[in-house]
Amino acid sequence: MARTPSCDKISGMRKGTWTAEEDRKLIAYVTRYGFWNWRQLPKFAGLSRCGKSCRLRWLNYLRPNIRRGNFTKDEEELIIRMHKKLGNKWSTIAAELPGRTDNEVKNHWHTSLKKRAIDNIVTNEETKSTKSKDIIESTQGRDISNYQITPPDSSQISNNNGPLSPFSSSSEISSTSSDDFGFLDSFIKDVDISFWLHDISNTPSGIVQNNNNDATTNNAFLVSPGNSSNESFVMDNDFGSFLDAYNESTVDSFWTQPYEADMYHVPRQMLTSLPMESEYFSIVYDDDIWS
DNA sequence: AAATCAGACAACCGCTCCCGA
DNA sequence: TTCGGGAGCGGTTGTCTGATT
Repeated sequence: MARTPSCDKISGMRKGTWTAEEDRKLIAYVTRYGFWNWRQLPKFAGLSRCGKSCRLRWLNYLRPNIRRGNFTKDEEELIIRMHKKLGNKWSTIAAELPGRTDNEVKNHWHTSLKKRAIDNIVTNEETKSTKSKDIIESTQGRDISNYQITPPDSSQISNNNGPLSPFSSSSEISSTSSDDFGFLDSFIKDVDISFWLHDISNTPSGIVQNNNNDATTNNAFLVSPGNSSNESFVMDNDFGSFLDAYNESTVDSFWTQPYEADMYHVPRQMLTSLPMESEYFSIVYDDDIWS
């Protein structure tokens, strides 16, 4: 089977550390359209990266709900226990640790947990050697197969994590065919760097009659207060807790988690439960920003 | 202060799996 | 049933940073 060319074989593809500008473009695109096709995404997002690189950057670093910082003792113990049972099934192990990525778990294992686990095994072996006779005697004639641990099934894993984006799958977008994204082609053609740094602080807010049922326009941006930056995406942790407190029952777990940007792209129907204007935020519909 | 080393983490690469035509 | 292509996974490498000499 012919292989698709890897990133380094595609001319003009950037490699290495992501810049803040690249991150901003990826966030802007995925937040707006979801990840309908990683391979096509870089072209439409204005990125000189291969799709795999974009996917990895989003899943491991940019997507909402990522937990950063040190692993807790409980997390480390869980990793060690699960690794003992499952081996190098990093994605399965990571699924049991909300907010942690497989890459992060894998790295943490190799840098610090592996040695500890080996040390534990050595310690246990020493302990076992003194008790081996008792253990052998106590398990003789018993069926110990029931002690096998069954890995969690995929439904359990997805329920724990919640959706990754406003579009939980490409099927939620009006079409999965790249041919139907002609409107994007024409948009991307005209876009320049100023778009990604567009100042939305003075964008008129309010309700624009939505006569278009196309999923790509049936959304709106929530803009939190205090947007002192000239950039569209700056850090602000307050939004998640605000939504959480405001109307938890109508907002799924994705939106109740702090998402580190102060401009949020949300399903339009979600706004029906929120005030259209308040001291807390303003609403800017796609029609305002993208017209 | 400079050089070296080690640990941590980000990113790449190649393979396999899975789905749709 | 076969084949092509995209997504996902795990191993590996590269890079950065702080500690040590």
